[in-house]
Amino acid sequence: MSSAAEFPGSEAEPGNLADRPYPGGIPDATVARLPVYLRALYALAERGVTTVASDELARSAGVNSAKLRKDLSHLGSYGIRGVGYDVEYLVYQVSRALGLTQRWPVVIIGAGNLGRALANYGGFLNRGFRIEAVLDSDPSLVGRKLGSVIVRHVSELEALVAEHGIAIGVIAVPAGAAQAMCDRLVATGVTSILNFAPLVLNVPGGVDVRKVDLSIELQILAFHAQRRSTARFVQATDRAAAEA
Amino acid sequence: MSSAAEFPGSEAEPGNLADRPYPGGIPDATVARLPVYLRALYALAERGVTTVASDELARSAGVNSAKLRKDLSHLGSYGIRGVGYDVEYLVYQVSRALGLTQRWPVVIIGAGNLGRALANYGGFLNRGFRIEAVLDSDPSLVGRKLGSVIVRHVSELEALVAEHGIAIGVIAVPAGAAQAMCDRLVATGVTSILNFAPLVLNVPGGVDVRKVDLSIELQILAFHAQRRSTARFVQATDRAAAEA
DNA sequence: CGGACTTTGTGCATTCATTCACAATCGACG
DNA sequence: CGTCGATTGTGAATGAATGCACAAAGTCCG
Repeated sequence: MSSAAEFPGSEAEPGNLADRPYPGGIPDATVARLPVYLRALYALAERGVTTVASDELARSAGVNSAKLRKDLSHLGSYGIRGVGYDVEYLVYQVSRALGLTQRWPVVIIGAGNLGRALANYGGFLNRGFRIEAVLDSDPSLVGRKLGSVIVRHVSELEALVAEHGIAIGVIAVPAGAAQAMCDRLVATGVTSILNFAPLVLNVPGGVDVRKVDLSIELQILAFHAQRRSTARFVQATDRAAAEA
Repeated sequence: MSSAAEFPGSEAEPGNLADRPYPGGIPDATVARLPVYLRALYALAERGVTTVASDELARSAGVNSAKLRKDLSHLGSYGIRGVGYDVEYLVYQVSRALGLTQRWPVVIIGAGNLGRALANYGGFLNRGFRIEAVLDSDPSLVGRKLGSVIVRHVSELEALVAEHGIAIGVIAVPAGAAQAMCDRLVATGVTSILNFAPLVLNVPGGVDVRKVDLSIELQILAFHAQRRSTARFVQATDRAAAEA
């Protein structure tokens, strides 16, 4: 383990990430899994584990171990053959790859149930993110305390973005208000947006929008559930047909 | 997702499941996009649009039109050349493919902010799903009304699953309680689980678990945001180096 | 009825992702 | 110091997904 000897002076200042960290870039599929690995690593660290083999880490992340190793190999060569990976060091390296060695200032728009759930999400948001403000258009919510911040009125959006140098906006408002909020975020210069509203946002090029949809996964579950019961049915009829 | 190997004979031979309903099955990537199309179609229908071309539908779903057409072609041939797709009919066909022509009985475990957000999600959950119960372990929440159901104590889980024939369980409890709730769901025979807790659930084969993670997408955003700023920096240093 | 125009559905080439399988490399131990 | 068992990192094989480009198939209009 023992510190980042191979990347001297790269962590302190954000601007100092000069040495192109990841030569050919990291595949999207890998990036999408890194947070899962990171979480599994934190869990291991909390259990006092200091070293882990790809096999075990893969199991706790729910992936195949070859995939895990290939994913990690895109970040560099941080394992020790015959031993495994140093948990603490790997936490650092994965965090660095994801850009979580700095804390990104975030604004959450919408203090409904979802906004509140996020503001209280604690654990993971606190590593790598700082919720600078939670906004809502409902005056009766303004002034209420959520997590560690106080709900402000949505009219303050532009001022707060400028004041805190907000880099990431989270949209947790009803679908009807989402596009307008998105437009305002973009107009103020925010280029990373996380959308919880159930619609596709329209943004100019250069803006990165990702979405989290509470119902899509449920619908995918329904698909598989249906497939299973259909399979049972087909199997039964086939058996019946075979007996006839 | 872990749903292979459970119904031997149906998956093994292509000829078995093969014909009805969807020859050769629908690719996972397509299934994941169907809910997005469905939503776009509902939005069009509400605006009074009766017919839509792949180009326009693709735009409102945020995908490439060739991909949209190929996706839809897996469900059947429901378009009219020279015209487009009938919105209402396509809504039906996509719903059918996803298994949303029936309403799946769902139980939500956890009546915190997230559970509440789900119970009030209304719109989409009402098409294809029926929330039969919301459970919590906190006695002070029991009896409260959420959406259209009353919060019950989590000790009633098994009885409610049996009574309502629950097919899908949603886990919206803190990470520490999630695995235990999952085990209880599985023990009662629930084979479709949607997990909002930030950990990887352990389930026996034949159980389909999907997860929605509020923080993973945020971490992916951070990655891209970092990449952008690093790119700017590298670009600047390269220019400076070229001048020297 | 025929030709111009529109849009679907899909074969094909290409890119991206997964998985296998094993040589290279490490720590441990006698 | 050499051998042994363990584990990584990665070439190569396979499989999945994407996007292009166009023939097939429809509408519409004169």
